[in-house]
Amino acid sequence: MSGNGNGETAPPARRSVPGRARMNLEQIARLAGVSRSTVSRVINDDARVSPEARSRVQAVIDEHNYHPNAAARSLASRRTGILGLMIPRSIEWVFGDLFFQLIIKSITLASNDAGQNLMLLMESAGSREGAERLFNRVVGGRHLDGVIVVSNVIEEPLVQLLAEHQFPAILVGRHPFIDLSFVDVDNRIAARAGVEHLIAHGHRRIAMIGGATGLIAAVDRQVGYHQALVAAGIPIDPALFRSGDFREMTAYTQMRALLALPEPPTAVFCASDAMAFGAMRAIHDAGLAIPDDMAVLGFDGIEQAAHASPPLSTIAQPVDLLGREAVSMLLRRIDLPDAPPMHRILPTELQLRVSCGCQPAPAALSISEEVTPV
Amino acid sequence: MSGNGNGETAPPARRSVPGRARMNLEQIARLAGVSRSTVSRVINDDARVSPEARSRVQAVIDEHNYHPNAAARSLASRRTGILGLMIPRSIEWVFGDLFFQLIIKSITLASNDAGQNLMLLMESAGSREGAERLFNRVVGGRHLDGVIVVSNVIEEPLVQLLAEHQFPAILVGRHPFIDLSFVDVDNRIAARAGVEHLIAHGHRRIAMIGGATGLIAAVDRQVGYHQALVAAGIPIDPALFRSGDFREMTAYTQMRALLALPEPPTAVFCASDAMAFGAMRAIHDAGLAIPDDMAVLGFDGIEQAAHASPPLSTIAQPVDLLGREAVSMLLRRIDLPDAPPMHRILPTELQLRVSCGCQPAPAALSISEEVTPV
DNA sequence: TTGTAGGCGTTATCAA
DNA sequence: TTGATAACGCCTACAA
Repeated sequence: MSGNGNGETAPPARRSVPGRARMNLEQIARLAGVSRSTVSRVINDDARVSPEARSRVQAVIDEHNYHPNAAARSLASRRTGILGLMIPRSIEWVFGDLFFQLIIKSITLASNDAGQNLMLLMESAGSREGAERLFNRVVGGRHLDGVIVVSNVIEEPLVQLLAEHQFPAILVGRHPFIDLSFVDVDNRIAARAGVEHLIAHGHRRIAMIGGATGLIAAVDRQVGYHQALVAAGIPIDPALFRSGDFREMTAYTQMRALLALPEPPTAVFCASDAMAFGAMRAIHDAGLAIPDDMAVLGFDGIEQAAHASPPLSTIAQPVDLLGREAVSMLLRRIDLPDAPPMHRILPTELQLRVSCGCQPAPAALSISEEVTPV
Repeated sequence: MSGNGNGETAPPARRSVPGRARMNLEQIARLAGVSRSTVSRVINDDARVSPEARSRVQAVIDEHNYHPNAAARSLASRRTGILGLMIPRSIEWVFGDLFFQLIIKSITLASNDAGQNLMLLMESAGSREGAERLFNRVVGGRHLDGVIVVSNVIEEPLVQLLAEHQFPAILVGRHPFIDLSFVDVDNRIAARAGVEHLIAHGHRRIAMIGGATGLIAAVDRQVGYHQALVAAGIPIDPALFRSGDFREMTAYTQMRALLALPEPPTAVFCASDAMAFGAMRAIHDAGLAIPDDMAVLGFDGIEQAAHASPPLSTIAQPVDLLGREAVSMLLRRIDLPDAPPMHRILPTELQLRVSCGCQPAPAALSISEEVTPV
């Protein structure tokens, strides 16, 4: 310990600050020959500072690698600069879903860009009491300014609390009955457009491997699939729908089952790209060709889709935009806490590549237009 | 200004607090007929409070659902009560690993229990500059008290910064050359013991499906596998080692390759349970029986292993303990910042079930004993 | 055991 | 454009 060894015997157990000593506004102000207020203005990009003063202050700040103390700031400004990222407990076994990771990453990115920090909110017990404890500590203690809920599951007690207390919150993915703001894509319309594309390729026996039951997005995609078939006058064969859980391996198994059908499908729509990969493997293993023997369409538009063999056609979600929107909507809501809930639907994109039967991908079709109801 | 609405015309755009009004120490103190200090003591479980005063104060606190303001607390106490949870960016494609989720969950749980909050640290660019920006903002701004790094990858710039600045940090999983504290299991010894168990069952041709290259744990497990073979005088056949990435699907493919070998193995050791599941499917699909035609041993000890068919024998990691230890080690380090780095190795457990050839699991063998070197 | 008073590092309000 | 000067809500010697 001790640290900067010089004379003296033992510096009275003072925390040996690593790099430079920790400074505060006062000291920076003194060194720059201005008042604390001016330094504060520089830090907060306030316009009312003369160029000279600003540069002088900035120089001192840089030189000493000064960073304002977060606690003091939020105490005075009543803003923590921290957003909560809520991951429902029950989501864990859907974790294998690559899209989930992407959305979390994009939210992280967007927060970083907005200069906000993210606090992970995961309730331990899934119980109402546990949720309340966490909620009280974190929200009651004014630890954060708002919350983003990822992949909301019905019945999540924390979401209920957010709504009840009208605490600033944004859901990524719509919720059937809780009145909170959300960003989402129109899963139903997107799925329908995708299946219609398969129909346009001449397919009549189109199978679907669905997403995890209980997730709203999964239900919506299934509905879109049905609607497309019905609209095209194609009779619905229940044997052609197999439910999955967004994981690759499950889809592999389900695809094998589909292939073993007396009258197998000629095309399959998977509720996620990860599942599409599993299905493709099963098709390959069965010695069949994609798309000639079996067309495949995915959902999500993760990067790997483009590099699959053959390249996977898919319905792309605007992941980055979803994350960015979630953050900016939340920030807006924090500033205007009394505004009514906002719902924002972002457009998906049908990325046509080889697996659906389109040759080396010509263009990309935009499906659902951007709408802002409510 | 104004504030507590009385006469006046329209309360000047004052934020409509949802439930009850927000209170502070002062008000609680007044209501309880004591001083702020006493209330503070009650909040912080200070012994120097008379039972009467305590209960009186507590009653007022409960009645008004009072929660101390985090910012004010940390400003005064110089503790934020926030721990950073660092997830290396490059980890994303290992995300499919169920164990990763478990460890994150256990850390979350442990923090909750310790009354600490978790801030998610994920650097966007993977660049040194990006890392420094994040580091400066978060650590420089005194946003958190310490950091836990999950599944550390070599080359992660943030880890380097933590070490350079001697900021309180704990790695979950050892790091080859960075001098920071860590908790881990002894992957080498555990793997070796597992493979030795397979050998004890009479197997000589034992295959391994390894973990993601680049992860230290994966390398260690492979080394353990080799050592067991060598020690038993079994010649090493390179064809029997296939590298995986901790994901189920990959293991499925690799297992098929192993089965297609001119001289297939009679047992397979998988570097993760998720991969063991994939291997088991491949074995089943090939019409073979487990463990009669092929014995299988996993690693991790996730819950699903016990419910697989047949129940999967596996080397269990003490996930919950790992998380709890990480948190408590970090808390200790925060209190004693000048103590030297600590390394803690937790014991694994060989859970013997059906898949390795043991009948309905008799007992459990503890492998590596708890050691505390350095 | 209790209370008093000063301080933690910023922001924000007013004057100047 | 600048600078005093209050807050902000809590912790912590120190005194009683």
